Amino acid sequence: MAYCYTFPHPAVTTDIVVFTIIDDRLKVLLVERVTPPFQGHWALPGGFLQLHENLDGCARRELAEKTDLTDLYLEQLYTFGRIDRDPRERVITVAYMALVRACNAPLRPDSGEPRTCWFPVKTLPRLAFDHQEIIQLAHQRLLAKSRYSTIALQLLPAQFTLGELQKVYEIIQDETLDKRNFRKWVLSIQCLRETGEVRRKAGRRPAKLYEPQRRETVEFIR
Amino acid sequence: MAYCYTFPHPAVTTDIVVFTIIDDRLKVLLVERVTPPFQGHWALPGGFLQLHENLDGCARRELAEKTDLTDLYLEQLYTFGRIDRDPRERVITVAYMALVRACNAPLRPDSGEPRTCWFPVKTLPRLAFDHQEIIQLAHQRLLAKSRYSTIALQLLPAQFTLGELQKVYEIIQDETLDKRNFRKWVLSIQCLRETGEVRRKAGRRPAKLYEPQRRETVEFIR
DNA sequence: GCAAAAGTGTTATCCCTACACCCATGA
DNA sequence: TCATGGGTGTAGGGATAACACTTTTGC
Repeated sequence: MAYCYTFPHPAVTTDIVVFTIIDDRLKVLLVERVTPPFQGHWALPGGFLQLHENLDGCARRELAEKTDLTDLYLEQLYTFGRIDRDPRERVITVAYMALVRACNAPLRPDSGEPRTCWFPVKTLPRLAFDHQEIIQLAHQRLLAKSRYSTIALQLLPAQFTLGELQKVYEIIQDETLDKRNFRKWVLSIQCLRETGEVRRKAGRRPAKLYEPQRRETVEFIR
Repeated sequence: MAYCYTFPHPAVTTDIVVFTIIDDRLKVLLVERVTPPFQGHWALPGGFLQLHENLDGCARRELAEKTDLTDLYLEQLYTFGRIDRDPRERVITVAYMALVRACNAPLRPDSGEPRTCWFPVKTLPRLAFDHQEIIQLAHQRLLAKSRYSTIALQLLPAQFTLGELQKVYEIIQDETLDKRNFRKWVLSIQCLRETGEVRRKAGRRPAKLYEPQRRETVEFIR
């Protein structure tokens, strides 16, 4: 009990909702809890803030440690602080949303502890703490931002076809989109550039490859 | 030093950006600091989280204690946690935005300590901590939400004229609006109801009074 | 030649914007 | 009667939504 204060302090954690698209479905990364509370339940990756790191630094460190994910888009989501959300002590968690390109989403070898797994957003297991609520909010935010920002590009590799991009939007928004209107819209917002290359696939007409104008930034549109 | 932990804990505070409209200007409530650090500087109202209260409960308690404001609209804004944002110790602050109707915005009597004052958003004094940055973000959020929600109604009393409502939008958005287009828009979004009453003013045609359909809730539109 | 996705335009509708005059009142 | 804000409609332009066929390829 080496850390003492003149008034009570809560613990602070970050938890991260990492989305990716695998098998044409939106998935969330979960980690199996190996210690109480909620031992054996699935939970969001995350952990306690260290006093020498910033909040987003904590989120990135926890992801690197627990899931080996290092290069992803991260944004703060909301801070959850219900009094009884953790039975051990008062814990405030700053929740983040992250997006990772499917190709960069390898999972830790099965032997590794703790176990990690991608779950479809639509069929989540029973979750630890209030993590169900956090994921729901992140899902809403992703849906909303896909309509007025270039956030969806963070789910695709450096180069992609318009068909692949449309598929990402259809998965996020859970509805089919008109091909001609989608292409008109996405090309009109000045966020893409033709690479000059094509992707060839057996039995199909080759598709032009595109890349983001500014890969690292998520921009608001309209 | 009665509160001890096995690993270091940051302190957690809430800070609240309270907006109101006075003299046709958007104003923010500030409190003068009477103790170090930043003694004598102006700061946002706020303070340390107690372990038996929720985050928004903390915000409401601090407002009631420091400013006597009790009935207002409150929403979480963002969580700020830069390592060196407070020289005393590591402090994470969960920032809130609040809106109060001008008629409900009395100030604590001058004799009271600490001093509080409404400052125009456009001419803020030098602020303590990172409160300048917090206010800037809150201001952006208010502007954005005025365009796609009914948040602006929280700045008006129970009944108001369309002219008064338009004025609120013009102050928030810092631009003049077309009267006919504004009225068409605001009546089309189904958030207002005629009260049947009018407001009479000397030398003017009486204006119909309106009230929100659902006073307590902020709704998304479009 | 066939399956499978790539690629491409036009039309109708809705929404937003711009814009100017009369009305009701109290002094 | 005058000053002051209250109240009202229309027309044009731009964005959105609906909709179907041809192209290119590998097998």
